[in-house]
Amino acid sequence: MSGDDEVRWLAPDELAAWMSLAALLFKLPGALDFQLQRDSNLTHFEYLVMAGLSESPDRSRRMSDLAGFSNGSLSRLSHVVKRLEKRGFVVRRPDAADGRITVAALTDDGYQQLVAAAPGHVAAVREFVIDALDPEQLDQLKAIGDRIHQKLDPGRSC
Amino acid sequence: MSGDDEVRWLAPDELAAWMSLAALLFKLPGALDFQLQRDSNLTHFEYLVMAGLSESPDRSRRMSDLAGFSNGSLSRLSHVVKRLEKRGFVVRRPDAADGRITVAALTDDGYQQLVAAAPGHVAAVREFVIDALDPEQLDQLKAIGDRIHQKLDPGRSC
DNA sequence: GGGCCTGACTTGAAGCGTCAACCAACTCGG
DNA sequence: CCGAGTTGGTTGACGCTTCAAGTCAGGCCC
Repeated sequence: MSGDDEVRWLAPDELAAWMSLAALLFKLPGALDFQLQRDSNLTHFEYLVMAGLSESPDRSRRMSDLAGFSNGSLSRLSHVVKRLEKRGFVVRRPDAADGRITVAALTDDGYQQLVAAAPGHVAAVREFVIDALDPEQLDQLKAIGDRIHQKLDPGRSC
Repeated sequence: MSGDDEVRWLAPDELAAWMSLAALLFKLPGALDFQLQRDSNLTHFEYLVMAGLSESPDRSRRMSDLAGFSNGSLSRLSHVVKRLEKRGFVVRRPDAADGRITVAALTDDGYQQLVAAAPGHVAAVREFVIDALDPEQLDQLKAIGDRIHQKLDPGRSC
């Protein structure tokens, strides 16, 4: 990994692009979290988890599946689901067929919460991202994101 | 804020672009942090702080200035600088002219640490972002980032 | 069909970030 | 000058994430 001491530093335009992305990485999550927290008392991650449940058959899904969907570790998910369960938004039960598996399910309360939170969240995404860009840039953004993903996660290229 | 109940949901291509960006927001910081932590035992934020100091005259800078540069709250910076000070990488002292101001300065040890960490970090940024994109996309990325910033932070539009 | 390994979570402790309160140093009107 | 208000920074408590260890159910091999 450290064979030669020749470092390819960033050229000015490379640096500018990187700084722009880096600042995004810092600020966007905060802005999105802030809106959800203020209006619906939910974390972005909690929202994602509940959204993941809501769009699954029976509004339920096994933990590791959900962890993959929400881009989080299983441990993190376990803590979060425990908190959501305490608030009455989800329930957990072992799978009938395989006792190792836990499936989490959205309660009616949780579904209500999600339905109430969704419009505000979508509006925030629109305001900060979608409506800030023209359609051409939207395409470019998707292409750029996909490229970076391939580098980050060469495993599941599909 | 909730005048009409008509929500403009995301169209499929909008959703795709957003999901692509969202996944980036989750994974890129982790990947970058992981590399720095593993190879240099530094957080991305700590790295940014030290980099900010290193490129300032006298390798020193006042706290609030540094906080702005590193996209973090003053409180966060205060905690981080205290930890860095405990490790011997920076020192703090009150400003001679205005006693309210604290200036942080990089020590020689801190500078060594930064110099040792920089190549690996730059290599990671290159691998995951810069080299994943072609020059055209790099320009597009900068333009997209700038647009979103304007929405996030309409205040300092220059 | 008992021991052993693997897989799917869960838990507890430790570290980091945020928020709200706090303190100290300047400024400025009177 | 002197006291109110402002600015710059620090601190402590609390919540969330991570990491390492633990639990418990299935599969497998003899």
